[in-house]
Amino acid sequence: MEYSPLSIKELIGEKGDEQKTMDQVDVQVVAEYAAEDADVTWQLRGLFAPLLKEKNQEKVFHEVECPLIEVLVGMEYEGISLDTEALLQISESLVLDIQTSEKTIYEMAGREFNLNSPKQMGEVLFGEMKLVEKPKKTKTGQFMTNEQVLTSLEKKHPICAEILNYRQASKLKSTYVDALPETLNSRTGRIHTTFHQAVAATGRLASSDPNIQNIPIRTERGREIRKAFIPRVSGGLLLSADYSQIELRIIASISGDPGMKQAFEQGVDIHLVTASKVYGIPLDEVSREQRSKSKMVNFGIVYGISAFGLAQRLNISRTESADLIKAYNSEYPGIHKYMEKTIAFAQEHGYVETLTGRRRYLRDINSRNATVRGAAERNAINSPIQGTAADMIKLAMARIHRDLEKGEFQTRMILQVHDELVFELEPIEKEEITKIVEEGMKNALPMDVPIEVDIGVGANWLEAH
DNA sequence: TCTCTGCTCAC
DNA sequence: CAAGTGAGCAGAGAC
Repeated sequence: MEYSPLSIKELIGEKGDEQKTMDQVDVQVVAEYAAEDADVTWQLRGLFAPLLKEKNQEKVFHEVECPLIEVLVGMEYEGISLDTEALLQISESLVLDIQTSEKTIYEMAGREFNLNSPKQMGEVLFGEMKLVEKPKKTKTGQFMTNEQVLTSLEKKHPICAEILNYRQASKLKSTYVDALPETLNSRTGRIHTTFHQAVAATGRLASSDPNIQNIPIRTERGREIRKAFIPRVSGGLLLSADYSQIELRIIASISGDPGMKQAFEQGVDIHLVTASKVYGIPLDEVSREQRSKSKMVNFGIVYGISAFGLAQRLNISRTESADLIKAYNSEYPGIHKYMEKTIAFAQEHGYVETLTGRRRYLRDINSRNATVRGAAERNAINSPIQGTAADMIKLAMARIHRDLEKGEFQTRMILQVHDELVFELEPIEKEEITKIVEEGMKNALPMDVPIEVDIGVGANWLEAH
C-alpha cells in the first residue's frame, strides 16, 4: 500500500530550503484545513487514505485526527530546550568509558577489529574465540551477537559484559548525546521534532528528526540524558502527565473481565494481583520473582502471547510458561474470551477496530502459513488495545489544548510519548493546569474502569516524572 | 547516495 | 519459526 504519511511539515512546506520558518506558519489556517475548508481537506483525505478506505473511518478522521492537527502544529512550533553543556560533559565521560572498553575488548579478543560491526564481532566471538559450540545465527547466516545472546554468555567470558558496556555507551553517544545538539534550530535554539500523525498501523503517533519518543530512561547513564531536556526559561518548570497501566485498563474495560476490573477499581498493584491469582496464593505471600513473572505475562497478554515467546522472555521452560498462561486464562476468563472473540471477528471481517472505530486491516488473518497467521492474530489482539490507547491520548490532547487556549494560559503542550504528555509549565498556573490535564486525560474516552494519571513537575524532564 | 542488516533506544 | 508499535546509528554492499 503506497501512501504519503501526514506530517505537519508537509502542510507548512518541505524540510530544508522550502520549509517556512516557524513564525511564518499560521496555526489557525492549518487548523482550519480540516475543520472548515473543504477545498483543502481533500489533501488531508489523500494523506489519510488508509483511514478513509471505509465509511466507518470518517468518524476517526473528523473527531480524532482533524482536531489534533493544530495541536501537533503547536507542539512542533514550541519545541523543547536542551542543556547542551550537560550533554557535552556526558559526552566526555562516555568517550573515556568507550576508550577503556575498547582496549579491554581488544586485549581479551587478542586483536583489534571494528567493534561497531556485528559481523566482525560475531567472527571474533564465535569464529575465533569459540565461546559456544553451536552459536545462533541470523537469517543471513551471520553469528548473532545481540544483547540477549551476550547476556546469556556473561558467565562464560568477561568479554561479553565489556561488549555490552561498550554497546550501551556508544549507542547513547551516537544516537543522543552527540546527535541531539545537532538538531537544535539555529533561530529558536530549541529542538523541533516532527510528529507523524498517520504512519503507525495502530494509530499511535511517531516522532522523527529527532525522535523524542525514545529518549533513554532505563539506565543510570540514560537518565542523565533525559535530564538535559529542560524548560525554555531558567527557573521554569516542565510538567509531565502519564497514564498508569493504560493498556491493561483498556483490555479490562473492553473485555469486561470482572477480576481485572475489580483490581483496578480497588486500586491495587495489578501485577501483584495477577501473581496472587495465577499462583493461587494470598497477596502478601507473592514473591518478587512471582510478581515480576506475572508482570511479563501481563505484557505478553497485551502483545498477543505465545507460550514459546513468554518462555524465551522469562527464560523459563515452555511447560512452565504454558502453565502460567493456562492459569491466567482461567483466572481472567473475560480476557481469554475477549481474545478469542477478537480473532474470530478479524477472521470474519478482515479487520479489527478500536473503541472509536479506527480500523486495522489484517490480510494474513486466514493465512495457511501458521507463522504468518500467528503474527496476524497477535496484531488482532494488540491493535485494538494499543490503538484505543492512542485514540484516548489524541482526544485528550485536543481537549487539553482547547482548554489551554480558552483559558489564555501561558503553559504549552510540547511533547507526547504514547502514554505521556509533557508541558512547558508557567509556574503560577500549576494548580489549574494540573486539574485541566488530569481531567482531560481521565475523561477522554468513556471507560468501565478508573483511569489513573500520574502528574509530576520538575526542573527537567527526568525530575518531572 | 541509497538500501538493507543488525542492533538498541522508547512505550 | 516464536511478544505489539516505532526511529536512528554504523557497517556493508550495490549503484
